[in-house]
Amino acid sequence: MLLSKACIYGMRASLFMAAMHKQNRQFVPIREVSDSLDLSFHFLTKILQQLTAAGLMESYKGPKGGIALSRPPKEIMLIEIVTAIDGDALFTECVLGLPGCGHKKACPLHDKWAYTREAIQIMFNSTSLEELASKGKRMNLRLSDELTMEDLIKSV
Amino acid sequence: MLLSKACIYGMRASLFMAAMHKQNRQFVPIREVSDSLDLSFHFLTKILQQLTAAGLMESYKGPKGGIALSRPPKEIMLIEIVTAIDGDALFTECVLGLPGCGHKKACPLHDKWAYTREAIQIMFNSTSLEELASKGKRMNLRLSDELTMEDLIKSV
DNA sequence: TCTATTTAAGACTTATTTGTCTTTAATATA
DNA sequence: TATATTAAAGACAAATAAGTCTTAAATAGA
Repeated sequence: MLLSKACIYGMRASLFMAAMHKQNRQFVPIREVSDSLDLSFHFLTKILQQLTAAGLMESYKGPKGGIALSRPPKEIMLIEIVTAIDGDALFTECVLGLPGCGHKKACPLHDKWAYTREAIQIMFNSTSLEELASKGKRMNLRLSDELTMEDLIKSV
Repeated sequence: MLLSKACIYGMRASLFMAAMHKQNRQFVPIREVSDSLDLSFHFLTKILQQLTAAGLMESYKGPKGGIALSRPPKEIMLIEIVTAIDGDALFTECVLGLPGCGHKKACPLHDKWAYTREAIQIMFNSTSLEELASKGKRMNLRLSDELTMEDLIKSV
């Protein structure tokens, strides 16, 4: 699996927040996010804490509280979410798991993998939350098993 | 992590066997492989059973027994080892983990991911054990934390 | 036939990831 | 000030991955 479940859920939640942007709301309660995306509330809470710790989200306690993206969705790249939760091992480590594998001390697959993992990195590095949120709205794409982004925004 | 530990160890063992090819030996004992690569013998045994079940290796019990590649290294592609151990989820599943994500019922990242995962698939699909084994010997590359392919072949 | 060597099979343990639940702290509003 | 609502923190449980150990079955060679 490329990304951990925690990372996948964090990405979905971030995309949900990006889609909710411009809805004239400061903070969205985590419960609303977890219900909308059909994720465990407590598990999602822990994941979102990682994103707030990384400075990608802000949280506020109490009534009218919740979470919010700390920057406009256009300025948040997917790779920030990936590294905040899964770290950068995917983009730095040897595909055969050998410690210190690199140009000088390589495994036989190093060159090909270095090229491929850069393609993965570029995918996450060049894609913003805004890009996916607007594409998702425009093309009516999914963010959960059943519901599209428009469905989700309407339902809250 | 792209590949499971089991898959990584299975790949290293397969590359070791490819490097040992043409050494005038039918079967190489698993103990020799695990000692050479500094892997757990019992764990590696279970992994190799998956490769023999998949028809990639053959095994023989008793004295002079061990394992052997069932085809010449030139005819075994890395993807066969990956799919035998980790399955094909990496090449078929949604990066956001949504069931049934595809062209018709897509997530916002589907198009980019479909392209990137194909690059990963091509990497494994177009690389044979022979290619890596000969490259490893030629360039003195590593197959364990400390030892290169030549080291390993000489030491047995 | 007996013994040593080797893989096969599977029970078992440990570590990590995933998920649940309870309590605490902050805060808006009545 | 009292209450309801919300995130934070952390204990706990379940599921999965990773790794260990023992016994059984096959086989070569003495």
